[in-house]
Amino acid sequence: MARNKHPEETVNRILEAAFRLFMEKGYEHTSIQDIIDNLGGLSKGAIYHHFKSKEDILVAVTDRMTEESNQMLAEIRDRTDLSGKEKLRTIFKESISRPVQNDIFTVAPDLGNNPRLLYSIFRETVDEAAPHYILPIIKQGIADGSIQTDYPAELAELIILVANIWTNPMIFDSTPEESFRKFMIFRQMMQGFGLDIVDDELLERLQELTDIYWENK
Amino acid sequence: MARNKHPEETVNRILEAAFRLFMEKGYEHTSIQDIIDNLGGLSKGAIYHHFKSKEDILVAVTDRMTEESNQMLAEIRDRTDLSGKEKLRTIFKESISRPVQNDIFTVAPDLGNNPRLLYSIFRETVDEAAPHYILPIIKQGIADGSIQTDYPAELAELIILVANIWTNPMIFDSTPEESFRKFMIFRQMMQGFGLDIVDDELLERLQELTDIYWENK
DNA sequence: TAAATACATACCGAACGTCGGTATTGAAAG
DNA sequence: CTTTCAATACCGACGTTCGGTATGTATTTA
Repeated sequence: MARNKHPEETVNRILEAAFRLFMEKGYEHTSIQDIIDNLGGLSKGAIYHHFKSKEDILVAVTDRMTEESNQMLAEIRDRTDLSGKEKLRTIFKESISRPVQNDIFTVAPDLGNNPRLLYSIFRETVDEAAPHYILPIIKQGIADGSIQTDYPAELAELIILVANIWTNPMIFDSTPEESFRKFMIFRQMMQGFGLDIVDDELLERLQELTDIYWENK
Repeated sequence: MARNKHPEETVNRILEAAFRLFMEKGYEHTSIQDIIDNLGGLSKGAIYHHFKSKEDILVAVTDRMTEESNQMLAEIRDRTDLSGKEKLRTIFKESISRPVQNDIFTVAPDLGNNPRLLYSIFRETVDEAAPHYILPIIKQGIADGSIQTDYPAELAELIILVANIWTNPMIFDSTPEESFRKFMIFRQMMQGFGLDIVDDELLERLQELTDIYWENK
């Protein structure tokens, strides 16, 4: 394989192949050789030139996965026309209305049997999403009076974990019916925190996504 | 090593060594050879005589970890003198009042950096604890009127996940202060579901355990 | 005494990561 | 514009680790 003038293209090729394989076969059952075979023409040396370890590739893959999501979160977080509570509502709406979601859901990965990838998403959620995106919004909500809690950081973490992980059919392998019930419990939980932000429209879209996922399994 | 007349003792020795190493070094960074070296005198053949794979050892280790906990859950579940809600209250009280808890907490394992073990605990919680122990109690609570929900299975899963995993300082590596706030959020969540079962006494004991854990880190 | 069981040991193959080497690029120097 | 040279992209064989197996041996049990 000839040398590429734009190495980031090579990096992208590696990440795309790795992403697909990690999803299909799981991180632990994907070998470096598998990745090499699946991107046609590159060598092991090339991969280890761009990444220092297999684990490093996993981190990069999950970063890529959450990148656009985090972009959206940042935009909403930095808006000035919404209260904290409204921002939360907007986030849940936005996060499921993006067409990208359809793509990921049609890949239909079995994250429930993919411990390492799941763990990576989990860490990303706890270490990045919760403190950097949700927490500032909760704090704003406390300041503007739209959210009441004495423990903003912990509330932020719990909400995003339940929303992103627990209700995620790709992780828990829930049927559409089970997913629907989870959404209902999630809504009830949010209401318990005084956050009445899950409406029927949101529920419908959630069901759509779950159905898409289920059809592609 | 001479052959043991009571093979279950050998199995126990293997599991104890494996448990300790999995906790200290993590599952992935513990080799079979490490286990052999740490139980003095046994060979690889012995291990693979009693366990069919390394993964199999992990499963056995987590089973052992949750065994006595599940025993307690079963006893409370099968009592006839308590309402569903009272059973839940009793479970939370019992699960933290056992001296065994102190032991585990003094091991001070870093489960937050132990993807495979964490995943194994996670699966055990979702596949065993929630449906077989918590769910029947919730259902009883619905029948006797002490618990109200339309989605018992999902409520059971959420409660036990939040209680066992999220508030667990061994997993999330929370400081005593962070843990306290998590307990408060957990209490609030339970109240939101009409389950006012976390009282001050429980909170105090939880703090004790967290402090013990923190001192031994 | 024969079968089953508890262990030992030598060995296999897969997979991660390394390392010496090659080819290409871009930029500075002449 | 050409030459030089260092940085970079990439190659692929090899070392090592590690999970797992095959086979052998001693002991228990029926």
